[in-house]
Amino acid sequence: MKDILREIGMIARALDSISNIEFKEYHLTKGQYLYLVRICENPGIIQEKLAEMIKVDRTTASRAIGKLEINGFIEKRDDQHNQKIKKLYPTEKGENIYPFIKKENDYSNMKALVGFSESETEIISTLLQRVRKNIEIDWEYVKKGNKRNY
Amino acid sequence: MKDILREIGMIARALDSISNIEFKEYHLTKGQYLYLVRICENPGIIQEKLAEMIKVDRTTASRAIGKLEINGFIEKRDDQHNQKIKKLYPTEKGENIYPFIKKENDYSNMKALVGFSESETEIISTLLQRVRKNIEIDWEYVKKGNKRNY
DNA sequence: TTAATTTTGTTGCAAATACAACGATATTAA
DNA sequence: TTAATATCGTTGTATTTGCAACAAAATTAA
Repeated sequence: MKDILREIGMIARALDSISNIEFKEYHLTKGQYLYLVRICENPGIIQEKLAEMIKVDRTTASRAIGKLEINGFIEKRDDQHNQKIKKLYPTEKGENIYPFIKKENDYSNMKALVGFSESETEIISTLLQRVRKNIEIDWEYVKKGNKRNY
Repeated sequence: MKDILREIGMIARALDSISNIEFKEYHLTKGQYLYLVRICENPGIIQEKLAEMIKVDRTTASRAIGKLEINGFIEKRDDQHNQKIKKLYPTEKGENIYPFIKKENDYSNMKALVGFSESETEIISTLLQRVRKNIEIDWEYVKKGNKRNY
């Protein structure tokens, strides 16, 4: 069985490392860009869903989002019908940075796919989505305290 | 241009999260399994190369490896001809844990590839290697303090 | 050979990360 | 309706992570 985990790990760490270095210019500290782009693209999303989307611990998301709020990139709004949840929205400042994050991410994506044909790009994209759907099942399972049997 | 970065990030975080939870049983703290497997598979490797291989900061590798040594999983040996480098080797204890890490990683890999045909597995593996080679160029470039133009 | 540069490694910070544990609201079941 | 469970969010604590800055050996250039 071919090992794809290590390749994925290497690629992800390299990309994240690059982004973190490049976003310091915008005063975004480690990991914050992950949350900000998704809040911009999904205004009104709640923390819990955002953490699931990114695949990060709830408590990590809580603090990262708290810091984004403190620094004025996003704001939390109370919901009319549900006192428990807090909906997340980008501020003006957040919206203004979004294009830069997007541009950087697109550039990295383009560099990652250098030498790929149109159809190869399509293929890797589709296959990765399938991998992601496969693995998020186990992630949620293990995160909830269940034990995998291997 | 299809976005593959986010899928890769999600998959990588999910897998890493699962592994970190599962390896607590072996008293390996966050991230340590990454180093230990590679030292077992590449005995005599030096820190610098290991950090490059994993795609992690040199200083992070330094501390992770230091802790693996303290906890008796690996040992650092001086080189005959080069006083600067320290070659890394697994200890008996490290060797003994290796099969368990391998087994867990293989299981995750298998779960990630559920529903994949033999040829699809081959394809994603090959494409990911190409992505990794593409992106490690930028990683080393940015890590050295250079600025990408995008 | 001597000087400049690169390689390899460590430590001082500041910050992110995540498990445990807790609270509070919402939802579901009895 | 009331009780049990699930959802959503935060804080305490311990740990990892990584940029700066430094040191020392090795390599390359002058």
